[in-house]
Amino acid sequence: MTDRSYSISQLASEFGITTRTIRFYEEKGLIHPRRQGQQRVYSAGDRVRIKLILRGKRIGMSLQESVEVIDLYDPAHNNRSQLHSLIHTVQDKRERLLRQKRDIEDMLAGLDEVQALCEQGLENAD
Amino acid sequence: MTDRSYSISQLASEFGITTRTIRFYEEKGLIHPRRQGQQRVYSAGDRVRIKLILRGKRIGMSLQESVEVIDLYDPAHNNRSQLHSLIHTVQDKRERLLRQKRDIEDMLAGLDEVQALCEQGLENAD
DNA sequence: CCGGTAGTTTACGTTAACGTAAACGTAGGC
DNA sequence: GCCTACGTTTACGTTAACGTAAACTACCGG
Repeated sequence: MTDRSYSISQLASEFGITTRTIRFYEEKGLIHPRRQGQQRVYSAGDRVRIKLILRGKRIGMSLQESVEVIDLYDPAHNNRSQLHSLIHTVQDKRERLLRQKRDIEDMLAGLDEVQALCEQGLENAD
Repeated sequence: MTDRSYSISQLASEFGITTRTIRFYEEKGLIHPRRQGQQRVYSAGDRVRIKLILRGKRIGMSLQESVEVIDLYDPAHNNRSQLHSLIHTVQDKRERLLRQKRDIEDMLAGLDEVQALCEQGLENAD
């Protein structure tokens, strides 16, 4: 189904990043595209990984952190001994995210105030 | 009222950062503590600025971005000609924040799934 | 007087996340 | 056959946000 493949520049332009960035992610072991000759060929899975990495970046995560989160989905960690520590990791991530969410909501509330002051300022200046 | 003052190490330990970091913020023009002799003395206002800078950092803003947001509250920008562009800036920040919020909520939903899988995995392993 | 604690300045070092340039291969179009 | 577009590797450069070390000042208790 989702067995489409992409070139490096397709993905770059889709996500608004450079090819250098994509190669850099590979260099750091974040993605592993296959090759046709010497050219990189990206799968739908590769594409999603990049998308998730960029989502992580938007909320201030480092590349490593993003990958850490992405790899939580990876069923490789599903050996019994690690399940508890995985749950702990998830809980930790969740708490950080919840604080971030509060921080954002606080900041949004602040912006509301600023905007109200602005509009008020524009009004009594007729 | 809130005319308390703080030493650099007080603030550092309160916020869990180093004195170097606080001096660095000053070096970058983010805060302007007054001096008693050669020692820095921080006001309640200085303290709040640092707090807000750190909030910005938590949600992935650069120091400059944080200060930009903080300075929106500064009534210095309240000259008529700038009010419209200020509203535009606020709107832009708001949109970014809302997307970040969605990103976070998506990621939280992902964590929920992972956790469910974990607990399920622990169950049928009795 | 001496040691310890907190503060200061100056300056070089470090890490992450790419940017940028050089130098080259390859396939398609005219 | 040559240009152009797209791809490749290698390597040095850059910016942000501090860390770290050196070398110094000021005060306080014993």
